[in-house]
Parts: sequence; structure tokens; C-alpha cells
Amino acid sequence: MPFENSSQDGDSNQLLLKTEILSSSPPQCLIYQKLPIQQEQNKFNLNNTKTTTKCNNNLINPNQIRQNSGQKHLNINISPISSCSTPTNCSPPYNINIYGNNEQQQNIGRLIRSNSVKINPFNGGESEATKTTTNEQQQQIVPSFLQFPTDANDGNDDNNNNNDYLNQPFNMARQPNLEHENIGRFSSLPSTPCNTHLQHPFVHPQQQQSSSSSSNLQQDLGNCPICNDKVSGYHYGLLTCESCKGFFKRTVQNKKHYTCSGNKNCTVEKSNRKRCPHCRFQKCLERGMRTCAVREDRMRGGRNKLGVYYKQDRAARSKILQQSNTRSSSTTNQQNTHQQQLMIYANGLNFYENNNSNNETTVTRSNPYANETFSSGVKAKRAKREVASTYGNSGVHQQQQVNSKYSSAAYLGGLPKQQDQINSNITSHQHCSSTMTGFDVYLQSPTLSSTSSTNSSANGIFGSSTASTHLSNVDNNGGLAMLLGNSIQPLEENHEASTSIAPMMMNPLPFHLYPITSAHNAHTHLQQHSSVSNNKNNIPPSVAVVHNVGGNSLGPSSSASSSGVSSSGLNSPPLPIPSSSSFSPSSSNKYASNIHHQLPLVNVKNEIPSAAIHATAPLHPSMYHQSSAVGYSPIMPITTPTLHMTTSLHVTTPLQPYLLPHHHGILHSGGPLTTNPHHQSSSEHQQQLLPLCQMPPIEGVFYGNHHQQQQQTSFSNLNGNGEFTSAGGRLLIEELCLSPQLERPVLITLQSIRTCGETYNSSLDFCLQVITKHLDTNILWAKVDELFKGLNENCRSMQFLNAWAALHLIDFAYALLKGELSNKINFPLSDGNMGSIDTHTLALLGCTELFNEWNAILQQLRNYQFGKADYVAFKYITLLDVCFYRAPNDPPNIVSQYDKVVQMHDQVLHSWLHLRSYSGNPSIAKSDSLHKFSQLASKCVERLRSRLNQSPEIQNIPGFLSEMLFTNKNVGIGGGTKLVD
DNA sequence: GTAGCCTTGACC
DNA sequence: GGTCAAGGCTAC
Repeated sequence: MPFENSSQDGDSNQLLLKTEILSSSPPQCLIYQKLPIQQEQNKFNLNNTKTTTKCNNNLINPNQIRQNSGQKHLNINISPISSCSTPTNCSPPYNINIYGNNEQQQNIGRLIRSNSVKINPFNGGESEATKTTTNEQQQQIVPSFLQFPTDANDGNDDNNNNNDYLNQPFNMARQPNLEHENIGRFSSLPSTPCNTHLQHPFVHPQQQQSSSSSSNLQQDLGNCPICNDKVSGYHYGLLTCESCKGFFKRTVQNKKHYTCSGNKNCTVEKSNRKRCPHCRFQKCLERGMRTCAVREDRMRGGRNKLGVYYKQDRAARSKILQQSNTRSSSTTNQQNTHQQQLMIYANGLNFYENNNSNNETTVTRSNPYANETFSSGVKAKRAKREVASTYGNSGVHQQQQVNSKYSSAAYLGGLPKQQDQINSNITSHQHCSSTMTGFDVYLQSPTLSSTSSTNSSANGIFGSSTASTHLSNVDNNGGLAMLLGNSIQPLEENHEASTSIAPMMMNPLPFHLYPITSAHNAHTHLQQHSSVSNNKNNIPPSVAVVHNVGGNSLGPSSSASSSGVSSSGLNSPPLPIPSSSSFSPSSSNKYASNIHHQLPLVNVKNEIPSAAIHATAPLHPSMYHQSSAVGYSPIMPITTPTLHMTTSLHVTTPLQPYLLPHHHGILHSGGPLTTNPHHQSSSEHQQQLLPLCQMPPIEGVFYGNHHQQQQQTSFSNLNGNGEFTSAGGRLLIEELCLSPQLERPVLITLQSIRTCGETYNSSLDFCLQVITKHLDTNILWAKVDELFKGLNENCRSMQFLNAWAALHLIDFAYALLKGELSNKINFPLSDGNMGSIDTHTLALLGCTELFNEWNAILQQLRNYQFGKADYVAFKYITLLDVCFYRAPNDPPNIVSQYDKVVQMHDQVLHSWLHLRSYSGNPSIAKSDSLHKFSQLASKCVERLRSRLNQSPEIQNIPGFLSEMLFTNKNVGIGGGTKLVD
């Protein structure tokens, strides 16, 4: 009997509690007991309801003993702290959690100090070594109990502290976060950040097999992504605290409308979360809380369909952390490994690169999962395991270096040209014979970040471009540190640096694909480009890309001046304006080596604190979110690629998650940013618990017969004709936002392109592929969209034919504003090299001459704090635009749908207006940005059509693009391919 | 109105 | 029967 006996003498302060833990290892026998308390008498009733649980795992499940609220039980959890890398090595020390109120905890504390509580682990078949360890721990365990645990890192790591503990009060004030359930937590080892015995809720592999593995998440779920309070569980689609859960519920249930007395950019923290409910609710929405998970019928209990997602997300977190923890236990750098875990979390982990075209000599293992069609979670897990198995003893820096080294991956945003540089860095500084898949690189790359958008926020999309060039001037270590180590530095260390450098780093350098170090190089480069262009794309050399040529020239000055794009920011150098040509076939990797000291400089060096460029002072990720104004979608699409952000000629800035090195909890990845920059700026110390799995579209959230009707509410407010009704009480635009086809369509497009594994003759070739693939993406959306189905097929085809280009622009705009995309997209050329194209060029259908207008639109949207609802509204309103119904020869079947289209259009518009009004920002409503998209799209189409008309490449236009560009027939898309199945 | 605690109930 | 994410209750 583990708790052999207990007794009391009527005085709770002198309660005698004899406890034994029967430990046999492996597996150890873990025991806990619930001790009901007669609280009103301040006594422990030890003769009542003894509950003993034995687990075959090395760590007891804390949730199994969590306080049964309302029953006034004192729960004592005694478990070994599993810090071992393998089960067979597990042994005490033990961790004791006492659950109860303050007084109860104090009583137990006194008992422990007085050694009235005895813990007597013994071995059952252990090895001698383990026995020794166990015995040693047994000898030490009582004093160590007195060391307060983890949350307050007192720095008290003296395990050998002897008798002082007997006089130490249990000062609960030291653990402000241990209210409620876990009010007294005693560890036999201090849990400091550097403690290799760092407690971790996902400790043992066996734990994952237990039925209650998921419960372990609740031991320490981190902090609420809304207010930074302690997370209590999944609530309405997100891991949040109890208060935000309640707040969200009240707001939705009561249909509350808040207004912000400020600028709608209030910080939301635990201390001030009551201050501005408007901003708090906005943050809830932005971080992913789902209004649809609030039951309209207010029925209690039950589960909803989000449970599947919760389970997946929980499993993914648990497994990844478990795997990582196993490895991390053997590393000497716990924190780095933990950060590695966090980055993995933040990334979604489904994008890998198997193209090691130029690194074969160093890559000895290809990605074994390249051809597998896992969900992201599986990929993430496998990738995580691979990372852990290969680099378990490596710090983040090392891993990132190696990752980047072997990343051929820059295909969708990386910089292959950097690989040689990285190779040299790796070789010179740290030889690593380990292999690494390209996929692993993406484990290091946060899915969402804000480099460009943050930059854009400050200076416009094509704002100043200083930092990257400056970065190029640092030494190899510094550059590599910047390149690879942004997530490593604690927030405080480089705050100044990040603050200073952020606005500069945010600026993309479009078309600075290659580090031209001299005029000769540039010339050679241009020659090659011209050659490729002429041979492959029939694009005159005169329009080939122009590169920087030494000095301060960041871009083709002539092109810049002609384009008329002005630099923004006082310290901004001339803007790197793309050449007039949209297509610049390149082979950047040929210029990868020997670039580091020869990059063109920009006169901004003095603006950057030395720490920022020091080799060992990598930029902190705060630089990415300190001023970002990008949308945030916390949902990790299964097929979402993780992209790098190219920020300079040679520095690929991995989009970093928010890493909180000082936190020792579970998960605190951030990365994705909020639409409102303030939300993020205030959350540097917030842990963002991003869902790892894709949130399912909720079409009827709740199970059960009672909700059969509600299961139809996804579009229950649409009748069979696609007409909007107010049934259900939810705005139409809110319903439309749930469409899975509107979740990062651009990334899905790029992922599909990447999956194809094709090579391209030129940038034009690749650009056409992107256009075509994204056309497919939007066709799919239009095909399955419930609202759009309300129109007949010809009408739908006409609408889509009219809107497709604008939809393309809107998608790219939103993706860029959200920071989903790198500023450059790299792609494999047919000659084996890597090409690169500016993302904005892809957005503009290759028409870089329209950058001015594009930039203006993006800036305007940014000012509007363009969010998901706006994006969705723009898409639908564009798709349902009827402006082209002016053609006198429109067939009757089209005209007949006119009223319906107008009706649907107005429904979306009104719904959107209502929503924006609700959120306090109606100014965007029906803004001219919407029209500008259409106008710009028309120009893009016109130019692209003209260009292709002059090019034989038109024969190779894939998919429906040709028909989109050149057909005027009122037929189904693709010359008969209807939008209906 | 907030937020902690409690109850409920479908799913496992 | 346990889990846990819903909604409800209520002290503040």
C-alpha cells in the first residue's frame, strides 16, 4: 500500500502522514492518493476514500489526480521526474504535487519538512547503476522537496541544501500561478531553465501510449495566446485561458458589440485584458477562436466536431514534444533543444525539400518522406523524429546551420545561392557529417512571419531596403547567425538591435536575386540571363533583369527611376525596383559562393547596433513582429508549405516563430502575426499556442440529435437558391470565412507546384505555372463554394472568367500582408540551377510595371488592417461583380442570373459592412481598394495577354490560363470545363 | 462585466 | 466510467 497509513491527531498542523512509494523500475510503480479533507475543520480525513493508482509509466498523469473541484479533496501526486532519455534509466527524483488550498498545502509542507512524509522508493529489478541512483535520490529526496519549483526561477538549484528547509515557510506568494488546482508543487529538483531534469509534461514515450496522454497537456499548456494567462484547455478552437474562454463565450452568446476608445490597437495582457473588450475580442478572433463553437442553443455538455481537431492537435504536440524531449535529455543544451521543439511546433512542418541539386556531395541522405502523402502532422512527426535523431545533441544554431546548408529548399522562398556560403560557414565553423533533409530546413522556418509585411507596414511593400544589405556586410558568422539564428537570442538581449533593425529587415529586395559583387559579375550574370531569356522565353535581352552592380546600388537605378516607385523611410536607399521585365531567368546558385564580403553596401551600417550583426548575436524574432501588421491565421493547413523570407541578396531570413527562451513550459510558438500589430507587439512574452493541425471547417459544430438542424448551419442562412437569410444569427461573411478553400490558397498553389517537381525554362515559364496553378486553386474554390453554387453554371463561368485575375491579385495581396510568402520565390530551372522570381511579380501576373499601383493597394489594405473577413469579402464581391454585364450581347441565361448575382453580391457586401462596422472599422467598406484590384487585374491581364501574344510560349500555357486570357466565349471555364462537376 | 468554479453530456 | 469542452452559476 503506497500510502501505508495516515493519521491525524486532530491538529492539521501536526498531521502525520506516512507515505511510501513503492517504486520498481522499470517500470516504476507510481502511486498517488486522494485524501479527502474536512476543510471546515481544517483536518485531513485520511480514512476516507483512499484512492491508489498505479501506473506503468514513469510519470504519473497529473490530471488523474487533479483536484476534484468542489469535492475539497487534497490530492497528492508523487511521481518521479522523468528526465531520463530512456525508460530503463528512469529513476527518482520525485516530483510531488499537492493540490489543495493554501492552508492544505501549508500543512503538507510542514509534514514534508518534518520528514513525516516518507518516500521510500526501492528497486525492483533495476540495474545496479540504477539502483545506486535511486538510493542516492532517496537520500536526497526529502531536502529537495523544499525547493520550490519551477515557475519562479529563484535560482535555487542547490540540491544539497540541508536543514534550512525545515524552517522555510511555504510561501505561496512565490507561486502566483499555482492557484487553484496546483497550489503547492514541490520538486526534488529545481526546475531551472538549465536544469537537465527539466520537468516536462511530455516526458516518457510510454506516456504517449497511455490513455491519458492527452491529459498531460493540461499540466502546463503554456500561456494564453490572447492575454498570456495560464491556459486551461481548448476553448472554441484555441488553447486559451479560462477568462478568455468566458469572455469569448459571453461576447458571442450575447452578441456584444464593443468599441475601442483607442486606436484599436490596445495591448491585451492579463493585467489589462478587461480594459478594451473590443481589442480583446478581435484578438480572440484573429488568433483563431471560433464563434461557431459557441452553441446557439446554449445546450450544455456534449462535444463538438472540433474535438477531432483538438485530439489531433494535442497528439501532434504531445508526440513532437515527447520525441524531442527524449532527445533533449541527452543534450547538454536543453534550451536550444527546447527551442528546436518550439520551432517545429510553429512551423506546421509539412514542407520539405528533396532537391539537393547542388549539395549532393554533402547530403548523404535524401528525404525519405518525399514521396509520401502524409498529413502535415505525420510529416511533422517524422521530420521531428529525424531531426531529433540526427541532431539531438545539437543546439539550434547548429541545426539551423546544417539545415540551411542542406536546404536545397529554397525553392519556395529559400535562397539556394546562399548554400555555398552556408556550406563554407559550416565547414569552417562546424563540421557536421550528419545528413539532413531539405524538409528539415522547413522545420526551422516558421510558417508565418512578417518580414515583408512588417516592412511594408513601415515603409510600404517596396520600402527601404537597408538592413539586408547591411547584413550582407557582416562576416560569415554574423551573417550566418542572422541567417540562421534569429530565434536563439532571448528577447531581452537584442531588443535594441531588433528594434532598430526591424524596419529595415522588413524590406524586401525584389529582384536582388544574386549577389553581384562586381560589374564583371553582373555582366556575366546578365549575359546568362539574357541567354536564357532569349532561348527559352523569347524575351528580349533588353528586358532581362538588372542587378545591383556594386556600390550602393541596390537595384537598377534606371529601372527604379523609371518605375517611379519612391523610397519610403528617411534612411532608405533607392528602392530596389524590379526591372521592367517580369521574368528574369536566373541561376542564382552559381553566384552563391564568395559573396559574403563583397555584397553591395548600403549606407545604413551605423544604424544597426553592433549586437545585431555580431556573429553570436543573432537577431531576435521580435524584429519580425514588433511592427508587423499582417493577418494571422492560427490554423496550420495540412498542405501549407513553410516559406522562407528572402530579405536580402544573400540572407534568407527564416521566418521565426516566437520563441520564449525563458519559458520552460510546453509550447510557445508564435510566428503568425496578428492583423493588428499591437496584438503582437504586446505578446513578445506571450506564448502562442498555435494549432498544429488544420482546423476543420465547421459545418454544424455539434453532434447529437439536438443539433441536427444546426449541422446545416454552415450555410443554413442560404436557401436553395443561394439567397441569404438571417437564420442562425451568424453573419454571412462569417460563414464564408469558414471555407477551407480560402485558407491560404496561395500557399496551396505553391505547394502543388512544388509537388509537381517540374523544372522551368525561365521565370516566365514559372510565372505562368504559378498563374495557372492558382487559377486551378480558385476554380476549385468556385466549384465547391456553397454560395456560388446558387448560380447556374454559365453564370458562374462568366463570373469567374471576369474575376479570376482579380482573385489572383487579392489572394496574393492577402498572403503577402499576412506574411505567408517570401518576397522571392525560387524555383528549379531546367538546367539544374535555381531561378528566383519576385513574389510580387507573381502576384501581378508578371507585370512588374504595375508595381506602383500594386504597392499602393497593399499599403492601403495595410492601413485598413486588412483581415480575413475583408479578404473573404473582397473575393466574393469580386467574384460576384456584375460590372461586366454591360455587354449587350450577353446571352439570356446570363442575364437571367443578373438579379441573383446582384443579390448575392449585396448580401456579402452588407454582411461584410456589418461585420466591419461591428469591429469598428467600417472605413474599408466598399473601399476603392476593391475596385483597384479589378482595375489592376485588368491591366495585368491585358499586359500578359499582349506579352504572350508576342511570344510562342503561348502555345505552352498550361491549363485554363490560355482560355482565361483569350476566350470571350460564354461557356464554361476552360472551353467547356464547367464550374460544376 | 469578469473570471473562477461547477455541471453537463457526447465521445472514448 | 473517464475525459473534457461546452454552458451555467456566482462572488467579486
